[in-house]
Amino acid sequence: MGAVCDLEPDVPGLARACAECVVRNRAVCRVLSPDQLSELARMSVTREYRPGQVIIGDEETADFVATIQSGAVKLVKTLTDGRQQIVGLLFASDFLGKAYAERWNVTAEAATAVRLCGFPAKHFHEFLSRHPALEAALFAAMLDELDSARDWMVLLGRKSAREKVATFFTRLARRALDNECSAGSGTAVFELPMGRGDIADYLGLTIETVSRQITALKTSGMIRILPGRSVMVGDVERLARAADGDSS
Amino acid sequence: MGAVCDLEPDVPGLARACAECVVRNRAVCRVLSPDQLSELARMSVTREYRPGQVIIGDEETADFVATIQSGAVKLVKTLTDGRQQIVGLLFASDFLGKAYAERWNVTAEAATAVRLCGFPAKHFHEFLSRHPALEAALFAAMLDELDSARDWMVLLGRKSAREKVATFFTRLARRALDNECSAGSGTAVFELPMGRGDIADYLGLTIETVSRQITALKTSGMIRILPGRSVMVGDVERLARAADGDSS
DNA sequence: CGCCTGTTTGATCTACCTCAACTGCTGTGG
DNA sequence: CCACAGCAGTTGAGGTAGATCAAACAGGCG
Repeated sequence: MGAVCDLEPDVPGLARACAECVVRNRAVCRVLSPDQLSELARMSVTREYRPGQVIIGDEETADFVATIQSGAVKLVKTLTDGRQQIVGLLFASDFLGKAYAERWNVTAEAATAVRLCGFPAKHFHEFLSRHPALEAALFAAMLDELDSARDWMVLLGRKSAREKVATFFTRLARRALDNECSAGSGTAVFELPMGRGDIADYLGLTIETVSRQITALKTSGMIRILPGRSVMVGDVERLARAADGDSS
Repeated sequence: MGAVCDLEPDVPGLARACAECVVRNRAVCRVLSPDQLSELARMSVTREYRPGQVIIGDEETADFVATIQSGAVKLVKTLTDGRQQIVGLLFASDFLGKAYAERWNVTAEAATAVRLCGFPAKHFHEFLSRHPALEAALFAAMLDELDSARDWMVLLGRKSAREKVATFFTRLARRALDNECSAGSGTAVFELPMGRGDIADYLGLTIETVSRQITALKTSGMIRILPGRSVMVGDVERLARAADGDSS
């Protein structure tokens, strides 16, 4: 999982779209050779979405898959009476869409502005069957998703509101540190990829509780809210401790 | 996903262990030919566990994978302070163990008495690489697990205690109906695969709340508790409605 | 019979939800 | 330029579902 700054300067023979792609060395397509990449690039289509826009609906058959180039995508499940739960959050370089699955039973929605590098499902599958390395990469990505889904189950089932919010911020902070290559200064700054409502749906809480817990973290000096939707975490490890029930 | 009663009477050339295997037409190995099955069978080892016994510990490297022949296996995650959450429940014919993953970061524990058909991870991976059909089956199984993990996230994050318990019983009831081939009579009888404590850890509740909700369902006539750990659900669809917030 | 473990039932307590009002921001129109 | 919606977020007051603490109640088993 190389960080953004690992980007090699120039790879000869690379398709133009991919040469300019910010996520090409982190997304699943990193395992492909320049030739293979060119072939894949030929069937790719860039798609853009505004915040809140539905990318793949609940009951639709997923007729395309994609790599996220920028932005955040939320995977939402809704109960008949309107309650909803965000069951996954995908960021730049993550893969969106189930290879092999017939039905897509969550709604994928743009949390921020999103740019996708999309492929028609049919062609992609055909391509996949000829490239075991890509298949393996997808498999691995799937396993990671399963893993984080299970981590999230612990959060939803067993953590307090405080711990939930702290966990969420810790994850975002760690992600920011990884991407910025700011070698472990312990201080992270990142932008919240969504509003209070979505955070609540992600953490299994209400808007009000999320808001209160954020101000509580603010008051205890663990986070600082910057203008816009940015957050500064002074000591990520301290926040991480709060996220796991350390009551100090 | 054929039910148990689909078992074909006799397949010539089948390895003895597999010929007797109750789950051979439901487990991932169903996609193999008799010859391939024999090869796989040669490296298999039957393992047995008592309820509560740890099958694969949290920090261990998973050096073997397995198909569950009978019993129920729970996948548990534990917080540093002892709180725990069951993040998966596996039954007969389910696959246990992450193909490809280096580290297994949940604890797999026998919920009931369990019999496994196990394979050394190393040999299994080698075998896997030569049999794409099996690989695809595993991939599909993985996707199913991801799907149910996400369903469970909705339950943990958004459902009331009543709905949680009703959902749990509905799932067991549906499973029982599938296996018994009792063509949609709507009435299911099944055995609880675990005690109140484990149910609580599965649903993100306490023992007491689980107990109270069970008696509530009993009083409202949706379930009946039979001697032992058996449960009878008169009208599975009615229970399913209660599981999704239908307040009647 | 009495012990042990698992379950039920009861009485209280509290974390989080609910309902409601208020703040601050951003854009729109007079 | 200010008035004023309209929306996202915060803050407050009170209610409640579920947790916690505690005790009674099984059923198996020596």
